[in-house]
Amino acid sequence: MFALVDGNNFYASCEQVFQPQLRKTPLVVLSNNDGCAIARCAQAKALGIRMGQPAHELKDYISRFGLKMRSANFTLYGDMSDRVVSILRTFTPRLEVYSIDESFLDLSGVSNRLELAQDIRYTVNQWTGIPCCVGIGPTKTLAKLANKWAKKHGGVIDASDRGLRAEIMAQFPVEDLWGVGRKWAAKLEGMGIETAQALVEADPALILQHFGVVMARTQKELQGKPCIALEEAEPDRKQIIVSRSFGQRIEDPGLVGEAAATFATRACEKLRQRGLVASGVWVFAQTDGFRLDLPQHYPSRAVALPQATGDTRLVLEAVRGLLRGMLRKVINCIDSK
DNA sequence: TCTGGGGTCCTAGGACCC
DNA sequence: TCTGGGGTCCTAGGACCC
Repeated sequence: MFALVDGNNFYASCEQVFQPQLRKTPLVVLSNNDGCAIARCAQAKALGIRMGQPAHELKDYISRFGLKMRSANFTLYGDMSDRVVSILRTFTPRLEVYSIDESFLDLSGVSNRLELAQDIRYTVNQWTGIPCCVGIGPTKTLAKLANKWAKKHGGVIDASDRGLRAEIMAQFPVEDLWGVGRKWAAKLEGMGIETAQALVEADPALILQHFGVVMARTQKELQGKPCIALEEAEPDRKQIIVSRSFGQRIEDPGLVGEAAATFATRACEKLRQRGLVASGVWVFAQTDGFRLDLPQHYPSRAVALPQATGDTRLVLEAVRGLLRGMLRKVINCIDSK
């Protein structure tokens, strides 16, 4: 049995904890470069502000609705996340930190689950100021479903109760399921499968054939058969990426090189922090995909290092080598147009 | 008409997650 | 003028090997 504890509007809630004047107004947290909204408080959501909506489209909301915008402070959110997790650990040591604002708890053997969930919710909020919701289910996918439902239905849902679960699943859109994104939701709906309940009842062979093993697993999990285990230890990263969009259009390849060197340096820091070494280096660049009127380029190059390393100098050397071939090609391509 | 049959590795692309 | 930054896994196809 699993519980999923999820901080509500996590980044926005973190800002509100430290800036009480933000608690009564619509608030969005912006991405790097202040480009777009990556978190919205409840009031901002109620205004119809979308996840990922460009900041420049929100200017109007400032004067019309008193919208506040804040640049993201990921260090702060990381610290708050650690505090929440340490509180959760006082309830059970069997815990998986799934993301910065979500943890799965193993509730096997717990009989008074609903009571425990209420207690967790109350304690996290009292000690950190972060509001959260708790969903309970016999599989991780069902705990996710319960958690999503809890957000609009009282903050805590125990979907291990079969009656309640059936009631929720009959109304639960497939597009809101964990493991079903936009593309697959559209395809499922095209096949007449619109709710979690409909997916549970669909022919497993058909699901496997049209969507593959991942969706087949989701279907089983929805049936209450666990396929995804709790991962208490965080696995080592297989790749570490540092990338940024440029705030404005740039034409000087030298700037791309400088940026790549900065990102590679940062990536090596992250690598060493985790006690890892890199066996290869990958560099990519992209032209502005929003400029539909211009030709697009997505050059990338990868190279295996002769010996795995965390040494910034060696990685930088590799990056420079990759960039030489990569950018020359793009520049020639642009020049020939 | 019929073209061997596997295995492994690599890459690219597509789907998903937060 | 202005549109994020990370990650994972799966699949298909080609190269290469025996």
